[in-house]
Amino acid sequence: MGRQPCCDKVGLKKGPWTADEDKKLINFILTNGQCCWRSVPKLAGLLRCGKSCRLRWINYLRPDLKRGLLSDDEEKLVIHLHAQLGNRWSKIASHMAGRTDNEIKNHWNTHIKKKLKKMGIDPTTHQPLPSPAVDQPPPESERTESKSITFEQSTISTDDSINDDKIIESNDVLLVSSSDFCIDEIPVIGPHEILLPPPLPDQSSPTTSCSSSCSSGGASWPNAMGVAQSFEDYCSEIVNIDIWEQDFGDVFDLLGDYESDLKGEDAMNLESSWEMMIGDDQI
DNA sequence: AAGAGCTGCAACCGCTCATGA
DNA sequence: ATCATGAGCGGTTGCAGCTCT
Repeated sequence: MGRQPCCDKVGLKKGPWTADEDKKLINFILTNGQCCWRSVPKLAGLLRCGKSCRLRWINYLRPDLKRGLLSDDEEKLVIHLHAQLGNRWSKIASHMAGRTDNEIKNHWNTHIKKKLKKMGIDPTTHQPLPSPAVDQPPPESERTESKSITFEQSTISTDDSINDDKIIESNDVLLVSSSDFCIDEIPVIGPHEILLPPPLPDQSSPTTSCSSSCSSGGASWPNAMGVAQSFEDYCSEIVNIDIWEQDFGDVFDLLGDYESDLKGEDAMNLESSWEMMIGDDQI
């Protein structure tokens, strides 16, 4: 006997959810909690399959969801996590409170992929794309051996012998480079220098808030040395991450702190989210 | 102004995997 | 061992809104 389909498709509604359907689902889950999705549509009075209800709840109706585009900080975090986890969107989403795997996947496919490709970075491997993908390589006369830092060359030891002067040199290269990102100019960084998301919005650091960075237009992110850098520069550093996989325990510990902060922030917004969604009288 | 083409996002589909009865 | 179920995933579709010509 084969597996029973998740729902009887005859007579079930498909396509966009209406406000009335949303309200029914919200009210049901508020009253009963999340349980046995298969029975949810029947009990909630919805002509939807359980899977559709679950997706609608997880991807859209959950009160702890953030709305709107991913902030620059979140985008950075997605790239960080994708470099380590690959296309495991749910794992990535689990590190980003208020965001869903579907949302992150969509954002990755529509925004981040393009950005990385434009910068000559393979979004799948986070490695430089083969040279033909890089637009208009500079003339031979303009290339210098010393400037080129390949990934093979970047495979350096992870001890503390990384010379700060060298990093400054690399940063200098970046500073003098044009706005067109060149993978040959990636600075070498150590695991202790891997960038973490800037502090979340809080009372003590208002300038790092999402809204401020988003509204400012050209957001800049501090590198390991606290120097403001562009998105391109930032990405040029993170593509080196997998070189030091063994050192990522500390990084993920810190990412965990980041997640905790997000949760705290979201908790504050929880009630207002519900109010907006279903009205004060139903809370 | 209008139609075509493009873009981004919500939603769906079909599949695998994990888990518990 | 088998089956039902939910979770998760990659791929895809449909549509509204935007941009281009």
